[in-house]
Amino acid sequence: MNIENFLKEKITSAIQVIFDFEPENNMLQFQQTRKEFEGDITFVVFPIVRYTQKSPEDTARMIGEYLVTDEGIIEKFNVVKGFLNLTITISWWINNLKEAFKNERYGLKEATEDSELVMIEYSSPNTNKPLHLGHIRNNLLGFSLAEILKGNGKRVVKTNIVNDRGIHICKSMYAWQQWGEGRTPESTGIKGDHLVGDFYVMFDKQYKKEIAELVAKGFSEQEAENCALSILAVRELLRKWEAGHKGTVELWKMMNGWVYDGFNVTYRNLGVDFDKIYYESETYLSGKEEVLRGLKEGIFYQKDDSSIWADLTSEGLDHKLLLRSDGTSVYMTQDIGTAKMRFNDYPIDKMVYVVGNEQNYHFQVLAILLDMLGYDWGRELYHFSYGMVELPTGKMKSREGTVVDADDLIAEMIEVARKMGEELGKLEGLSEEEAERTYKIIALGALKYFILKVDPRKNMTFDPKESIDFNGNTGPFIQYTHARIRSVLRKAIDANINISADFNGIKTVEEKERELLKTISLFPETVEEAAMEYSPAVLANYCYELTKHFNQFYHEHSILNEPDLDKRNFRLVLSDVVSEILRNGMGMLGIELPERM
RNA sequence: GCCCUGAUAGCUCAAUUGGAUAGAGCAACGGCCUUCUAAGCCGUAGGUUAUGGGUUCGAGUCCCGUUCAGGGUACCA
Repeated sequence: MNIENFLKEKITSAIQVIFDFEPENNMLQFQQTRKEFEGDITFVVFPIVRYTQKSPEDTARMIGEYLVTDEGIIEKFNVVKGFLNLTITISWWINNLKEAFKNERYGLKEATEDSELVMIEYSSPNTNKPLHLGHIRNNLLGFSLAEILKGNGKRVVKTNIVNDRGIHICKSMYAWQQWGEGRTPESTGIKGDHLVGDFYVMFDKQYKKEIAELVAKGFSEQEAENCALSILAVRELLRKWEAGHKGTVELWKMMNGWVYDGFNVTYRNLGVDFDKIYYESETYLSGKEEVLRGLKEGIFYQKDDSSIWADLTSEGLDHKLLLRSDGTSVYMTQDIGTAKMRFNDYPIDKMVYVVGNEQNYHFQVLAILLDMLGYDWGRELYHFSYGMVELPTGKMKSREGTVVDADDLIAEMIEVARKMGEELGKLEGLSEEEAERTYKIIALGALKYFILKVDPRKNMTFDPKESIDFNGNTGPFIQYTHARIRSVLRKAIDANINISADFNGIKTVEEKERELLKTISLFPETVEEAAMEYSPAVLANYCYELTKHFNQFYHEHSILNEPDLDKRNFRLVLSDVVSEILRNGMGMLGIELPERM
């Protein structure tokens, strides 16, 4: 039960009886009562005063008096200016706690066969270099979003579109042919994606060198970029690939295979996965077909150089290239093809693209183009646009070697977690294997929480040295609190204490307990809000609030040593519900909670 | 040039979408381990919400101007 909705009904009828008019839903505004005032929830009367013909104070007081006499929900009230502070009866809070206790999936909704089907595309890597910090944000957001939507009763298909073809992978292939000497991940012990990335860097160096030489000989920069020997060789490779040349295709397959093996390790470490993977090498032709169909039907037009374009001026945008003059496809072409294939493969109700905000324009155009091509779902595409991850020194630039590699970062985090854990002397009773597993959970918890707690739409700063902390508003803080709760519950079971929701004698609770009861009651709407806003951050910040409140409660009140059995039971149930919510909430963020730490 | 974002404590982030005296953590300083886990708790200090105007009972939030930063802008993805 949601207290807000419940009160909305009550207040609507109160207003009808007292002031003889029916308020619209958006006039009924609630907020948490601020700490300095007495009460649990506050009704803001300003929006309705113009209809009540009374002062804000009188309006609030009259509604308050009505609510108190009505039923046993509101215990008392007070009025400050236009704010009606309501104190909910303790029995309502206790009932809510009992409901949460008996329902393991409190606050979550179950999907049924006819629930909305949402496809979420995320990750979407290129196969020429390893994943970096920017990809980590993408992967964590995409995965978490999928889990949040599941928690809201949607059916979800997680998908990944791998950009496995094009000029970028040919650069690595060329470098490998030139200087690879047959090296493989096995022969070198280097993770496949990193090995291929190394060749990409090698190419780039060579290319730059050639350009510099040409410029020194008097060529313009642009000319140099286009006629350097290495780039010509790479273009030749791409042509051979598109023509299906056997050796080229085999090399391409082999090197991409290395990359996928590497990516899979990173994905596994991050704890993300996919239900369906698409490859651009398999979708780009379908995109070409669509563009050609559009041309035939007069939706698009062709220039003299035979390139194909869409005229978007009626939408207030420019003209958009869809096929190059040499007939090869561009990014947009591929996305059209991929979208079409997906809607053929699944009965998708909603398509979500988790892609950085630098591509806002791209997705605006994609939606319009699909609409022009006659797909009624085109306009419904949702671009979940997130901000970039910046370093204290500025943007990550691969050319300047300032990219933070995903694998390195994860390894480093685990190292720090282990060092800290050993210093604190935790986990001493555990086997080495278990301890190692726990350190990994903590390290990833820190990383994931750090990234997910910030508003996805905003750019964020990541300081690899200082930003990742294990104290304060962090993943480990929440994990730690959970571990403590579990420890108490274990001890209760060891002492043969049966945890049951049978504590009817409780008439009053301490302030911190009341605080916790309130926060617990907010979980269902937080889950809903996180899904509506597409924001894991909402959930993360809630988990922190709850954890903080629990710690304060835990510090002031003993649980197992409480002599009053009714009270002890109540506190055990309270603790159990908090740990359950944390597990469900953090679970939707992809963050594991260890039993001990 | 044009278009889109953003700017909140020294740093990293919040602020229930227009509500009460703008909140947390980090860093700094001062307390609390003989008591269910101190990765914790309590306290002190830190703010003209970039800036100037406007809208109204009420603005960090909405509108206009300015400054700064980031992104996009037709054959990169």
